[in-house]
Amino acid sequence: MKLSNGVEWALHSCVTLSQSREPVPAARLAELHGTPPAYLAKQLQALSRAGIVRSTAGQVGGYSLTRPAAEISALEVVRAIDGTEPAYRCTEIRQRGPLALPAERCERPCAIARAMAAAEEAWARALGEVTVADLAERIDADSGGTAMAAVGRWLTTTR
Amino acid sequence: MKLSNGVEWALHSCVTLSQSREPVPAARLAELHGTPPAYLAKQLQALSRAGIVRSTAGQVGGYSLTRPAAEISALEVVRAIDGTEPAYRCTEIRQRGPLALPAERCERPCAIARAMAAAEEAWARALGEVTVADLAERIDADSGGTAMAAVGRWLTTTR
DNA sequence: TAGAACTCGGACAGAAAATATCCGAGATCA
DNA sequence: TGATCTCGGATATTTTCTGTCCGAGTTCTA
Ligand code: SF4
Ligand code: SF4
Repeated sequence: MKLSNGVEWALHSCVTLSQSREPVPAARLAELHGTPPAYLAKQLQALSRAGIVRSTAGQVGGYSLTRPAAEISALEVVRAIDGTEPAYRCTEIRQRGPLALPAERCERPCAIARAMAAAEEAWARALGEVTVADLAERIDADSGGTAMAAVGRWLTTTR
Repeated sequence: MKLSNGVEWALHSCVTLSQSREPVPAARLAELHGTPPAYLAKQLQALSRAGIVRSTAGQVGGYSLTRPAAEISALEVVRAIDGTEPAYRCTEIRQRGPLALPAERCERPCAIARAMAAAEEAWARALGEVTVADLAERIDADSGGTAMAAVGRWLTTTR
């Protein structure tokens, strides 16, 4: 089980965007995070498709959040980058081999698939209860209340 | 986030092995599940390395569980196949870029990594509470109490 | 006791996915 | 009107996963 690496950058980008009301270009976010600029742009495009960020073209364009950070859950961001399909995909191997069950008795997923789905649901629930605003607040608290202000300052000053 | 496909085969194999006290060769399990024999063998080797199954060489050899099925959790099987490293791996990008934090302030993982770890812990807990014996019992109940007996019969008769 | 047959085990290619990158379409401002 | 800056999807490269193969070791048989 491996989670795409771009998820981390997307979460950081959302936290950063919550500190600026004006659009921020992808290149600026890449410089701040020290990531490949073109690849980060790809992740932001995925966020745009999911309706989490809005893109503005032109000279003063860039990306900005479409909703208040308190209304964006971490689960939404992860799903936007990594996809919505579940990690455990049933191949229905119980319908193959010498003891294959008839398709009529395979209407509901079997016990193994149910247990896996329940575990993923617990994971999704834990992630859905955390918002981007929560993350920004906690990161700020960890740094003694200076980190988020510094980010906002850097975004506006270094044009 | 994608879970290795062999996890499904490994879980099925463990459930099947719980129905037979004598060792079962990998080729037999592959025939029963309709999977590539050589690749299933690879997964069983991983289970062997993790101490979940024991391998017996020779003419009547094969794989058998090392413990009662009630003492093997689904989490152990998943970890044996998919690895133990967490799905979300922190790259510590807060230590890069123009606003890099000094390493001394990065002793504990940041809020984003903590939230991700908590979600994965919820997933692991849900999976750790299910044993292979539970899975076998539920599959048997779904089929009206005939499936596990049929598997045990097939394993012994078709030699 | 020697032989044969069957088993597992790790080393070897092929395919799929993720990573990283590029240049064109479109919009904004001077 | 023109130039400049932005996003967007189409394009290579690398890594991971999937699938396969043959040799080492063990057990049973004659
Ligand atoms: S539904 Fe259950 S029995 Fe069927 S393939 Fe999936 S895990 Fe196996
Ligand atoms: S998620 Fe947190 S710990 Fe990981 S790189 Fe970002 S700031 Fe650092």
